[in-house]
Amino acid sequence: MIVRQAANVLEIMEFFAQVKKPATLAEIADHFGWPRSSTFNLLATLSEKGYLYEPRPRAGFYPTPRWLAMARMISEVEPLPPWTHQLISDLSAETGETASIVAPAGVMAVFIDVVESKAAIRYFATIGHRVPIHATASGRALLLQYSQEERDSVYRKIEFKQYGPSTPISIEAVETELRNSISRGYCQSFADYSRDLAGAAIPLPISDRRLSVVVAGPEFRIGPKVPEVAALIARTVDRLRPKTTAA
Amino acid sequence: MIVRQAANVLEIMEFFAQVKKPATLAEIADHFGWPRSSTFNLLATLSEKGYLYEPRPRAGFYPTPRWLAMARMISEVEPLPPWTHQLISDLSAETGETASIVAPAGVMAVFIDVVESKAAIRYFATIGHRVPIHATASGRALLLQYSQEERDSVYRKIEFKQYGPSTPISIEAVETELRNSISRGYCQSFADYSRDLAGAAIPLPISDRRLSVVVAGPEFRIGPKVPEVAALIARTVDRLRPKTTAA
DNA sequence: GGAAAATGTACATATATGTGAATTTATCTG
DNA sequence: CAGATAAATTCACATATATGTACATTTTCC
Repeated sequence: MIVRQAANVLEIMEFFAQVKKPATLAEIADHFGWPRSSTFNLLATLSEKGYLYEPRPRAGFYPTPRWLAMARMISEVEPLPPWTHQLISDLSAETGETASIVAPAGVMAVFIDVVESKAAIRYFATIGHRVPIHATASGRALLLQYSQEERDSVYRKIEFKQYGPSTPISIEAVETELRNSISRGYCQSFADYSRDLAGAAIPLPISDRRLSVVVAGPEFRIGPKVPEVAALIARTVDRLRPKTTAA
Repeated sequence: MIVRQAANVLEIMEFFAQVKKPATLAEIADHFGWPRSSTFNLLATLSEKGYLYEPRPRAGFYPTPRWLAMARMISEVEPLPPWTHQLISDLSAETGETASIVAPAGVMAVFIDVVESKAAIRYFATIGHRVPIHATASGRALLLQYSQEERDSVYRKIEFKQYGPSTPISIEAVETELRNSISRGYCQSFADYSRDLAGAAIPLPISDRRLSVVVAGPEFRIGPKVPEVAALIARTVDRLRPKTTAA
């Protein structure tokens, strides 16, 4: 069950991240199609907690820097080492596609860092974006780092759906694809989950964290180049990853 | 009316900002005294929206960097000029007390930047902290920047409460205190709102924003020095504020 | 290796909560 | 400066929603 008012808080935050200016109660209510009274309650709650204020009289609400202060405190723990951002930055620059660092979240894989392609037609992903762990190159690069028991535990929770023609729709299909990935030396996906999207990924274990790097873009553009993109990813990781032990 | 589940989202965020490590459903539920089932729904909602993930299998949830990404987008708009942080940083260093930048939010004043005193006994304030605009030095330094009509509009919404012995409990009392502040050259408060707390504040208009700076601490320590602290604030603002026009 | 304890998940139901309509307050407009 | 229009608040009630209970799964400990 989705908790509506919890989701609404996030919606409001994203709304402000997008419009980047104060908004009045009426504007917010209209934007989301929420009743004024409900919007009033929600804004009052956020204000009371110190997350919204009114920068100028009658010019509406805007988030306080408390969001930032909290987010900083949360993110200063186990930050990704700086070279991982360099990694996807370089990969995106060299391939012209979107590159990301991905982490597990149950049956899903979450994008925890993203450098977007600058192309007009591109894979549009943001930090926090989630995709099925079994039906994507990035996700399978995570699964490769699991033990058989851990994978089985994940499989039990997966709802296998035919997202595209090549989506693996059974445990055996996923396991086969994982075996192929190992012999191939990298993970790939051709519209397994998102239409027209292809990508290459490799596992990226960092200390005891199980991450992966992925480069993805429109099938017609990246498709034929997937093997070389995969090789490029591997080379770039080799170049940037600190050599001293497993850092 | 307070929207409980909206507040809970903020509570969870603050919980993670504090403990700074992943937490399982059970831990979170126990910490807040929430039912497991409700906690489950809330965590599922936050995960689905891309704000929580599971860094390690079975090690619980932690916020994704999406919080930070959003907070950054929100805060890159009209950031405070860097010299204001320098200002409160210097003030806190020189006085040994907590210094803050404050902005209006209806009948309240919100702390939008804070440098805390390092003393064991100190004014504990965080970004987002709110105090009544009429019963605090920082708040009155904001009110001084309002027109009479704007102030009247605020007064109508204030619930006058006797927070302490010297709290102004009528419009006239507030207006009198404002007049005194003008002739005195700064705003002050001696436990008007918080017990044992005293402070000095002055208005800090920046472009068209109405802000104030305040230095506050325990009455026994800062009380006798309020006039000199106020003078120090004024001098420091003069020193740091860019001279070119009204920046 | 097997039983017990802890944790995570699903669902029906009573109740806390969101909302429509009414009221008050602010802002335009001629 | 009225009178009109729009926005912000309040409040009582019906309903969407949080939770108690039951079940499944995983982990711990002997």
